[in-house]
Amino acid sequence: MTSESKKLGAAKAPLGFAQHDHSTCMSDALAAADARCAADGLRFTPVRRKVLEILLQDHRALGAYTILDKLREDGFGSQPPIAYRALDFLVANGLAHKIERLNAFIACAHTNHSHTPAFMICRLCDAVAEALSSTAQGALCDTARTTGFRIERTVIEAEGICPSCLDKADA
Amino acid sequence: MTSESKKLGAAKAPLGFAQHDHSTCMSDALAAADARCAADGLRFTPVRRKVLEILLQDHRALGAYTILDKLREDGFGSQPPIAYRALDFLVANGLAHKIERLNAFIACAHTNHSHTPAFMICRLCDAVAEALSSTAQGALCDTARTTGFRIERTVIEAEGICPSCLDKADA
DNA sequence: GGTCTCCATGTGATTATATAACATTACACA
DNA sequence: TGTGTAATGTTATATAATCACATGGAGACC
Repeated sequence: MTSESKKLGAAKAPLGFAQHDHSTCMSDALAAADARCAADGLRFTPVRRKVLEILLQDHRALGAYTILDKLREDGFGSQPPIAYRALDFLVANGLAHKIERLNAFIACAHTNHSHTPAFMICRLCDAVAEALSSTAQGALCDTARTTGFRIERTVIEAEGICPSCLDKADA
Repeated sequence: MTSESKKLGAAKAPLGFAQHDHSTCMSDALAAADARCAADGLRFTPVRRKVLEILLQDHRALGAYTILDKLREDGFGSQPPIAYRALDFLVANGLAHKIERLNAFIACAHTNHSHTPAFMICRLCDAVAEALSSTAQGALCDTARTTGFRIERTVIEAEGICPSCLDKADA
């Protein structure tokens, strides 16, 4: 069961690979989401908000079924569509992202900035950092232009070892 | 059932988004794979070869279970591990790639060149083109360097509309 | 030639991820 | 207050991937 290992990390809460003030980061992100939804006429319903909270809590990629477990604990519905629909909403509106490589979801670290997200995934501790990288798609963009392909969405994910796991390995 | 739509495309065989001489492309790729395995002391067994042939036939991303169906037709085992093990081998040795966005697999279009593959996926016709793009990871590389993240593998996939589907849309 | 070992394959079962289909409820707004 | 639309609840099912263990086959070594 992979959800066990993922739950362990909740206490430390690395945002990306750095420690930070978690409570403000969480409330800031929720406030930003509130503002964003209000501005765009989107309905930030209880389930959707709860799912975003869950993602922000952990600051790591969570599988839909892990999220579903937490929803159940909090008295929400416990069938897959509940979680998937909320996740679809969050992803569609840029409040969360899907990490294709992990079949998992993570709260957006840069709400507001419209961006093409890129991720660095640590294969040892499962931490995921989101990079702001509108330029990372540069070369692909060129190929697409010469080919005549119209890009609508990009997935950019790097897998490797994060700084803190590298440190541990050295020690 | 998505496998139906995928099977339809076999006759036209677009490599990337362009038509081409399919029989030579296929035999060339198999020869390259033979050479590659011989050189590296890898065992290019019948199932592995068959799976590569299946992928080359279609020139599009195929799900593991679609591949499994074709293996069954050709008298190979029909349990999931058969397909997954062969696919693992091909992917591990650069003879095929996994398209994370589609949970599907495709034959490598550039065997020999060691490369960081990048893909363009048409969401209308499911065609997939592989771009040679060692540079596409440039910006991410920079972020990784300053962060101290060691990249081991990257996933770069663009989803959109291919040239020929764009043409159809115009007409 | 034996036989040991490693790697590959066969097989059944299970786990993990995601969606279909349809009923019901809540909300926005005329 | 009715009415249309979006969101949620619920059951069932589709799709993707892995586990665990048995079997077979090719090469290394004696």
